[in-house]
Amino acid sequence: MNNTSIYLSSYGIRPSVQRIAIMRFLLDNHNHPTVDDVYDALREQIPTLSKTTVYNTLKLFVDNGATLHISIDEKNARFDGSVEPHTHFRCKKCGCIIDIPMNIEDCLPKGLKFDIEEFHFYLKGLCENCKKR
Amino acid sequence: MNNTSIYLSSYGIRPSVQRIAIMRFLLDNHNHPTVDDVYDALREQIPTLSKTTVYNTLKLFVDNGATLHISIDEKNARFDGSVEPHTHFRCKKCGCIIDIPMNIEDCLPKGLKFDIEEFHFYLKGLCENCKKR
DNA sequence: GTGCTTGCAAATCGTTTGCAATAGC
DNA sequence: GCTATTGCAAACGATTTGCAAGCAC
Repeated sequence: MNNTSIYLSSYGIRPSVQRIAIMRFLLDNHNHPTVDDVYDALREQIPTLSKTTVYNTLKLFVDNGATLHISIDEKNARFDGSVEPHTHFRCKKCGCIIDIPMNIEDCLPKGLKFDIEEFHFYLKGLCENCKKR
Repeated sequence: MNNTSIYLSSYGIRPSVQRIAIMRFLLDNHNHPTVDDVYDALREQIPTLSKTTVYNTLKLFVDNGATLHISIDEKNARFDGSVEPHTHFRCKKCGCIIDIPMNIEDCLPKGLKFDIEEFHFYLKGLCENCKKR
């Protein structure tokens, strides 16, 4: 029983070789990978891995609150192992995605009549490098 | 030259029968329609309308800043004729989408090193009706 | 051996592309 | 007549589904 197994279990997710590898990848790489990014990165380690499993596993993680599904990139779904609410910035030129710490709760209008369960805050523009050019 | 033509022209978009109809539909229906919603609603009015034209036209509107592309619904792209920055709430049960006025500029952390050009703020949870049940 | 998990292949479906027909100045 | 716009049909590509094989307790 390793750390990642315990981590998965704490979200009610049964560990398996594939699930542990995918979660470890998410926790080690905070670069908001796509399904293909995860698949390509783990194929070497787990040659039999199928893309279906990556899809299923990421969906399982999201449904259990262990992973965030990020839709800042209209082309592909992206995933984030940090589940603390934070904001994402995406450069319209180079496509880089940067985390921005932000106290989202403070921003919300008071007295909303809804139960808010998820926040997805996205900013788009030019990153520091791209804006110089 | 009607109002909608003038409105389109103010965004540098040449008016056409299809473009006017689509923009009028967006301005009259603030319910965040999908491509299919727009297509289905206008087919009666313009029987020869093609879905490709709806796609092309909405893309043209978005590229020219006349329409917002909303990605709160991971299944389909949605569009909003109100281009003032505001927040969207989506009910996870009934799927309704509600506009929330919000001063987004005030929320941003100060001293960001990026040029921010777009804001997309999404909230998800249960709407007033659904949370009662 | 029973139920959960995986992975292949095929299907699905939103969206884009190529290109010929059409409309507007 | 020339250029921009439209619309059909086909292509594309991300994601989902069906189902049989594999794995774990």
